Amino acid sequence: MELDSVKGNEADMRKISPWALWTLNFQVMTSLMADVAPRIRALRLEIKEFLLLSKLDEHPNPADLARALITPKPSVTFMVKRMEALGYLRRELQPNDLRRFRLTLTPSGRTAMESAREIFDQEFGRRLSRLTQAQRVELMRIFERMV
Amino acid sequence: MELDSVKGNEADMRKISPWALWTLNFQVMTSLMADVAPRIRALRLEIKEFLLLSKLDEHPNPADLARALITPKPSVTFMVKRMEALGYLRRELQPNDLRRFRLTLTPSGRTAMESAREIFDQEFGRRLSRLTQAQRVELMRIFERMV
DNA sequence: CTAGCCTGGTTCCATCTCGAACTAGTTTAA
DNA sequence: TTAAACTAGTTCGAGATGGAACCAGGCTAG
Repeated sequence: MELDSVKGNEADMRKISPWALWTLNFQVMTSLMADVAPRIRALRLEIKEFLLLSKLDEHPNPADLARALITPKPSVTFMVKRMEALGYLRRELQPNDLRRFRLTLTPSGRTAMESAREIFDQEFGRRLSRLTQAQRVELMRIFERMV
Repeated sequence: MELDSVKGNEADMRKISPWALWTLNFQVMTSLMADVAPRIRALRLEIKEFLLLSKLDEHPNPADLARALITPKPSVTFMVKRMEALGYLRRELQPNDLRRFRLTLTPSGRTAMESAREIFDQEFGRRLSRLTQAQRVELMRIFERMV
């Protein structure tokens, strides 16, 4: 009985429509982006550019970044150019493969990137705070399984 | 014991970083979009345009749509123009307020919109199928709380 | 009324985006 | 070797994007 009430309380047997779920998620993401964008822009970054910086350690050359971000190569070229002009990253030929550039964050690039990350942390954190800790943990599990 | 193993298994006390969660979610969304986009394009729609059509019943004039989609007004103007040219929607002046246009889906517009929705349903459904039913229900609850 | 303000929608244009085609360097196979 | 195939990164240009300024039409207060 006790047991039943614990494990049986998933009485919510409504059929979940993927489309409905996707829509909700999309809405959450877009409104978050809208809130966050101006603050990121104050760091002289577009959201995409920030994401690029945040993946730079892990994916240090453009082609690699393009794949990781699912973004066309020309767009990456363009963003890298801007980031370099801003002094947020450095570009050096990779001696063992002269087609490649190895990109590295400059200190100011790293600072900007970390501030931007903090903004996301805050703003998404605000929304997550409406959930229970158990729900947050579950959400993490769910996303890990879906990636 | 049984009971414990049921309700006590939230031993996962790791601290959840909003940024980590956001990143995962973003990745899920982007890769989904990338998978879905070509199939949507085959219906002569961009994803944004499809979203516009899908909100048309609920938000029948451009300014309203711009707010609902968190999209600049000129972009809406532009999309509406394309959708009208494709014969997916009709635009008529609203007699009681001559500034406004009332937009309505044409039958072919509705068909296209519904096919697109089905594509999302399938593709997101494929990912959701990796979850348990309980997780899907929980996910819905979570998003509802976060919107 | 009518002046001032607000809202819906459009136009303009500087800027960004990204597919296609290219150059250059590397790897593979013969 | 060397030709063919492949990969990294760039350039080009048609097309999309979106902020600013605009022109209605509608609402409000005096």
